[in-house]
Amino acid sequence: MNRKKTTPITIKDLAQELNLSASTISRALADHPKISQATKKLVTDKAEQLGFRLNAIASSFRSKKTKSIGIIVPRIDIDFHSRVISGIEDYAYKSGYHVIIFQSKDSYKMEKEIIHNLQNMMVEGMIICLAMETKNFDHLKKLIKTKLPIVFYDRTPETFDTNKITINDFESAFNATEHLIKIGCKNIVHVAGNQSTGIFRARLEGYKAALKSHHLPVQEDHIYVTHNLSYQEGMACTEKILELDPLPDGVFCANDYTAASVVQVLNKRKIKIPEQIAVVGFSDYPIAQIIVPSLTTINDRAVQMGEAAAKMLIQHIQDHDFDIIDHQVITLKTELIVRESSARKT
Amino acid sequence: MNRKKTTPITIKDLAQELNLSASTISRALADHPKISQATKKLVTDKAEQLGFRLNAIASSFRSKKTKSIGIIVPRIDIDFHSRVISGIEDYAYKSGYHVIIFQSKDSYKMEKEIIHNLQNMMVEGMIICLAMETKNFDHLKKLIKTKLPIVFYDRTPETFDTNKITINDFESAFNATEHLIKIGCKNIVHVAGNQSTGIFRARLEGYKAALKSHHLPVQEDHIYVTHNLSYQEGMACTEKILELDPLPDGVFCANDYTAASVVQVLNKRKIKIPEQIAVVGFSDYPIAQIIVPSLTTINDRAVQMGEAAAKMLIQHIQDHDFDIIDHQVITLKTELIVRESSARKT
DNA sequence: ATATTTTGGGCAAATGTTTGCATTAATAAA
DNA sequence: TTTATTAATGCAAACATTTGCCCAAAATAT
Repeated sequence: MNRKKTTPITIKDLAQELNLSASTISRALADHPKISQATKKLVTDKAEQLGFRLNAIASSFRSKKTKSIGIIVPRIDIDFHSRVISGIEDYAYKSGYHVIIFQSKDSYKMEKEIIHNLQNMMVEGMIICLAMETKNFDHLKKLIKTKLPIVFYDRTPETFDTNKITINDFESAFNATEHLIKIGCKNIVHVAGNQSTGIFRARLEGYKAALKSHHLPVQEDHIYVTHNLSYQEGMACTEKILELDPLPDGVFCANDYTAASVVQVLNKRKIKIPEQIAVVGFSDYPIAQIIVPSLTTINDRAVQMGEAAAKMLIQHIQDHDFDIIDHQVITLKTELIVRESSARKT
Repeated sequence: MNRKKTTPITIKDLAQELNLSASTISRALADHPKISQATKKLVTDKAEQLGFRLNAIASSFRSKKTKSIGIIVPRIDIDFHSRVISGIEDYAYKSGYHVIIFQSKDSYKMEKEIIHNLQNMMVEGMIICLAMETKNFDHLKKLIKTKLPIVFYDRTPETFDTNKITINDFESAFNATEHLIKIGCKNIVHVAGNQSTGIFRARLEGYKAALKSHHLPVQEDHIYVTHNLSYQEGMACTEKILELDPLPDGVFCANDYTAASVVQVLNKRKIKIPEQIAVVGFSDYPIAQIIVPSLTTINDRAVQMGEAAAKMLIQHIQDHDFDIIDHQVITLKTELIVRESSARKT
């Protein structure tokens, strides 16, 4: 009949019960080598029996280790980011870390605020995908100066070098475009993303480079720059594309939403894909497999990117061999997935 | 030239600098009414100047408030869940809480383990969507007995009452089916989800009830139960459906992936949608708008569900008027979104 | 038998903040 | 002027755990 209120039991209670010191309990629980197996068992059994829970806050407070990492993404409910987060959480969990997630909503102000809060929370590191609005990187530089391990992915700071995981957007776009050329396209247009973002600039450059390397002309009126690569924007673009004379014979889109919209509009106009116009997207979203014809696209390795980011971060947190590393860049291989929308013509 | 190492400055440092006591600093920072505006400004300015950060861990340790809530979802990279999480994070952030997210991967073992960890972490509440594997609810009952506020969503415990946010799956399915009936379908099949999960049973029941209420026969061979409502399973189902004689004139699917697969297979077979067979899905995934014909479906209010869950949870955490509430159930209105796949026949 | 090492634990400090209560200063009432 | 009141701040304890250092006993070596 424990009548002594319902206050949670602490390490001291255990100590008292077992006639041991608090330090021994602490060490036993932490599987410290200096504690005998016998006492360890005694302790864990008693802990179990009494329903003891180690107060993680007190523990963090004393040890200065929170075992938590902060994640900042523009939004969680975007396929790409939710997959990256999934990869991060997976790896982090296996390594004994948990993730605290925030959405910047692409707002610079939010981003700064969140970073500030995360520092107060004493996360041991952060994984960040920059807000679209972020053009000034001072807050990030300051953050990095604090020596807190940070890893960026996808949208990364452009004015200085830092830890990051990206895919080779240039090369991926190059490959995608070259693929179109190899199946016989000679007049390829590109639906591009917001040019204030590095990765979309890189994709555009990759497109151009592929054309040049195959001695095809780069025509400015074949480049359609969108604001956010939405499905709706893609539709509008396609309408404009269809006014071209002659019609292009290939379209490379900077993401799968716009590519899907191109496919749909062409279908509606009874333009044969890929015979008349071949289409290639980017990111391998679920729709890519579902639309008809299915979409050739680039596997952007979202989950792996998350895992790689978590791995890099946790290495920097734990392994002091990494202390002398100024910054580390990992570029993931992408993969061209050829589907019906660019199945070899003829 | 601060040479005294790089140890973070504390409230005491501030106190010393300003010739005040630590308690005053603490109160000033917390905007306590008993502190004069003048000193508050003094303190915040100095804090700013010195780059002071309030140690949130120490604060939590002392105050017993972590301002954190735990979220357990089967997986983050599923449209529905990522949208729910987005809604939760949004509301939580506005209320001064942050979210710690875990994926159970639909594993019962993981779910238990995560709950255990979250309790140690002293989150102030949890929002949970049960793992598919979870059939035994003892760990949840025990959890709830601790008085920690918990809110479930989507997949919720079935053997006892508790706080939860759901949509009315039965009614939604009823409406979807009735919609098909109203546009003239008389021979409707249902692609159902895993019947070990309550929401999918409810959708099946809603389907049946709609048929009955319109004096249409409920035929067991018109019900196709899948394991996880994947796109692939949907394809297989559709093949079987097409062996029916006579062909059905309507299909109601328990999610949009299977509905999309139905649409695609029918397209391939040159079966006109909706003229020959009308199709209705569930959840309003992005594909629903993109496939051709676009998909009639049910808006499942994922984001709102997240917001509602967060709101309910935070109320239970903060407002002691809620202490006398044994449990609270909120059922969200859904919405039938009529698109081309069930545009009135004829 | 003594000296030395190993093994298993205990002591007590330290961590940064919050908070109930006490105290002082300032103002108002008598 | 004295007293009561209010406003603003200080004191010190408490929070649960970890960890460097110390110590006793047991085991091993000499």
